Amino acid sequence: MLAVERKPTSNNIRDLLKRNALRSTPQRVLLLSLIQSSGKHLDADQLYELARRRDDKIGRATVYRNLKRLVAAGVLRQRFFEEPPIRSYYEMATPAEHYHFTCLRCGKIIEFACPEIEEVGQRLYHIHGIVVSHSNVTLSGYCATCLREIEKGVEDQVGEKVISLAKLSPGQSGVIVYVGGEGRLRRRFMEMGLIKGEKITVERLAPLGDPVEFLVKGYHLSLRQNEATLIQVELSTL
Amino acid sequence: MLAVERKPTSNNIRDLLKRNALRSTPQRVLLLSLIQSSGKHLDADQLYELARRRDDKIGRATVYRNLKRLVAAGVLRQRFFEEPPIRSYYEMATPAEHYHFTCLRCGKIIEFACPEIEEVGQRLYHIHGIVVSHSNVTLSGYCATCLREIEKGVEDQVGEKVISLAKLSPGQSGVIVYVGGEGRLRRRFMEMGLIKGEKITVERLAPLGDPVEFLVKGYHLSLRQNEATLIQVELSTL
DNA sequence: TTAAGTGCAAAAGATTTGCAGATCG
DNA sequence: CGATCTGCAAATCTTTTGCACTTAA
Repeated sequence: MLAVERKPTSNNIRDLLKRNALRSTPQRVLLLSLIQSSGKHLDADQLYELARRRDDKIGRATVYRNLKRLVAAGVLRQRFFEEPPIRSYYEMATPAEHYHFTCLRCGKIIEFACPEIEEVGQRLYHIHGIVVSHSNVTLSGYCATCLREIEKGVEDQVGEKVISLAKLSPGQSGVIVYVGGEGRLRRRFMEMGLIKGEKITVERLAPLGDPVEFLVKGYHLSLRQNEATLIQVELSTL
Repeated sequence: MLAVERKPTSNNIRDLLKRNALRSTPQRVLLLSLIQSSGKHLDADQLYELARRRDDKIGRATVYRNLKRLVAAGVLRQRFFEEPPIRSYYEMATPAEHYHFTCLRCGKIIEFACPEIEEVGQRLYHIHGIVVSHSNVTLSGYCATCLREIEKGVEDQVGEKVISLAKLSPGQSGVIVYVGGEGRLRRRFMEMGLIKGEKITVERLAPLGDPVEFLVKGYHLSLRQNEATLIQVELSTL
């Protein structure tokens, strides 16, 4: 039988600290193990509370100081999500750069890669002589689950069959019963005349269902499928 | 002679408020005119201080409350830059989406468009069923001016002719005297062996000077030109 | 042994809230 | 006039700092 590593995580963390020329104290090991094992994005206060359960002597200042130092050393990464409460959250610094989507309704966080951002850096360099060394991309909107629930919720309120504009087939008509989205996107919907009570007819879908072309108030308009998902329509039966 | 508008800005702002179903109070008009005319990104406290110069009775709470309400109404946009001090800054909500680059050295902010982000939204929709309604892209690094000054600064310290790796010609060699960049990028430089004192030879440049291919410790490596800008080299005279 | 890290308490910031009085529409 | 907004002060909440004590290397 092979030697079993008793505290693999703890040892790995001690190594990680040493590699980064940081003293390995029980408090640091504890913090890192909490972050590493949680898999979630935790803020300083949540980490303090979690840490206290394992070490009731640990001080807030220690948590804050260490988070700061670990970020400075590149062991941790500090992230900012703009949805209230606006705080910073911490995650292990992984070699592969990734960014975050947060659901405005349930708060779920989904990580994704965004290689396109490299091109933006290149463009900025060529245009402005700027060198980009840090990038942050944070998107927000609605996750698939919440979209379904929004649809359901609108349906319950209206008392009729409600479906998202993205799911209508060409030729189908309906009345807009709910316009989702936030800020800019919502404004754009308004400017396009996508307002509650308006009649809407889908004209055609591009190959992948993207974009969706439709008719509102006599205007031929089109939306990307993901945008169309935010418009809830009550189907008209001919 | 045409009637001269005496307070065009003020009237426009009152209109803007009315259009958004917000009462137009002197405090709101003042805040918006400060933001509109400054052209900079100001945080709540800076706005409070500026506002006090024109209305010494205005209260902090009024500033905070109004910023919040104006953001909620879509009149203002709240931005977050991750370089300390970490605060939120306010700007007028413009119809065209744009993002920000901040210089880590001088704090300058450069705005840019990033149409690529639309594609990311599409991808997330197709992969995860997510609908993106807000996006935030914040980049940071060094502006052209600061890059020149860094180069100059290193030169003064080293006392020799210093040039950025991006500016070397094929065949030229030198010794690395300074490695810039932050966090991830800096680590990547280290992993590549781009360390102070190391000898480096440029092998060739791609058509646009991008990427730069070079030789360090016998390894053939390449960097994008913007990345290469962060490495300062002291030229070896043959 | 000693530089660095820790806990505690106090300080410093940033933002919010309760409330009486003022103001917009 | 009534709902909304304002100014003020106090309250909250997050983060930092000073200092005496402890600990990792």
